[in-house]
Amino acid sequence: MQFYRKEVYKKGAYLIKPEQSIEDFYFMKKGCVTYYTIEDGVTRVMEFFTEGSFFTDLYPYIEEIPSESYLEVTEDSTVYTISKTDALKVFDYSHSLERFGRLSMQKAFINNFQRINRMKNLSNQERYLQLLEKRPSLFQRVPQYLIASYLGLTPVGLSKIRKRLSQQ
Amino acid sequence: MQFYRKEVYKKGAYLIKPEQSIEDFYFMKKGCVTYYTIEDGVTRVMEFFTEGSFFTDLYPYIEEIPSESYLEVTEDSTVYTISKTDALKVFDYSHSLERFGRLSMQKAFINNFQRINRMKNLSNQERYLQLLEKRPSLFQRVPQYLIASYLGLTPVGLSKIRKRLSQQ
DNA sequence: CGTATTTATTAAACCAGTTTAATTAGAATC
DNA sequence: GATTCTAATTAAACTGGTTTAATAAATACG
Repeated sequence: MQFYRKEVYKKGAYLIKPEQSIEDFYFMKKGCVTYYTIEDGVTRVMEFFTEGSFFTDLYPYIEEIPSESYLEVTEDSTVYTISKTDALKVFDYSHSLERFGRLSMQKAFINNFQRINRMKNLSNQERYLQLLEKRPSLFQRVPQYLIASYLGLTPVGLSKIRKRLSQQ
Repeated sequence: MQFYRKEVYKKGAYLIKPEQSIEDFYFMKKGCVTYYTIEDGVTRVMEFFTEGSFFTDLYPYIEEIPSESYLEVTEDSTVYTISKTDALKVFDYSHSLERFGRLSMQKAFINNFQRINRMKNLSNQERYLQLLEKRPSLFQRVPQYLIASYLGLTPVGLSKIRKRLSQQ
């Protein structure tokens, strides 16, 4: 029983756009997807999903309401996709996969929680350095202004931080 | 089979302190527990757990490493406690409770995720107002400097925001 | 009670970001 | 290779916070 499907996307494609309902859960095999919203013309990057990430636009997925976000392929990508109905079937069928689901969710929760604390406790400069250390490849994969947004900065602000660092 | 126990704590007690290993998961029936760390003498509030919260110091709980945080009872509280071994037994025994566990984790994840975005997209003033609206009772229950810390501000900063608002 | 202690506010100097706008650098396209 | 378009940097004025320190208000307690 093959309950997921393999899909290949070109850079520039969208897995999800605003107004859409969310039917699928994704696993990133290879590539990069940027998860963002646009409010009042301002792009706000929430996450970059790269190799090994499970993801979707979770809140609309669960609540069965339309998305307000984009999942844009920012680098040619291979993803494994499972529909919501198939995911539920799998969980009904298998206690151990339900457990896997629980543990995955737990892991995602912890990641997020630690990220909150990182954000709260570190300066912007420190958070930039930490990102540079933990996910250096991002800086080759996505433009700097998206990284600035992800860090909660303006492009100008990030540029200033980089300058300050290069002068030391 | 009663797998949880009811416990009553007085204000000032600790469920968890640094160095301890985390054996239990908690459900807050009534009261308030403040979850914080102290680094370099600086208290950083991560969360206030009030009625209806499931909580523990999750990362050390899962990784089985010592905690670095405090769970301090900031208001007389009644909690239901379940040990890690009992929780695992329950999940082994019951697929539907495992599902409940997964869904609870999912809910916690979404809450957190939305909080991240709130933090990123809103000004400090807006986040203060939002907290005031969503959890007004907190301001009666915990001192303002802890709320400042929770919002990522200094007590002075929060006081200025309050003044600014009162002058409009 | 009155005194001691903790919490909240205020003031002043400072700083790391913002906004706006101009400039430079880099990529894509003809 | 020149042109065009997008991304990144720089500059200048500004803003919302910080830090430190003093003061005022609230709370605890002998």
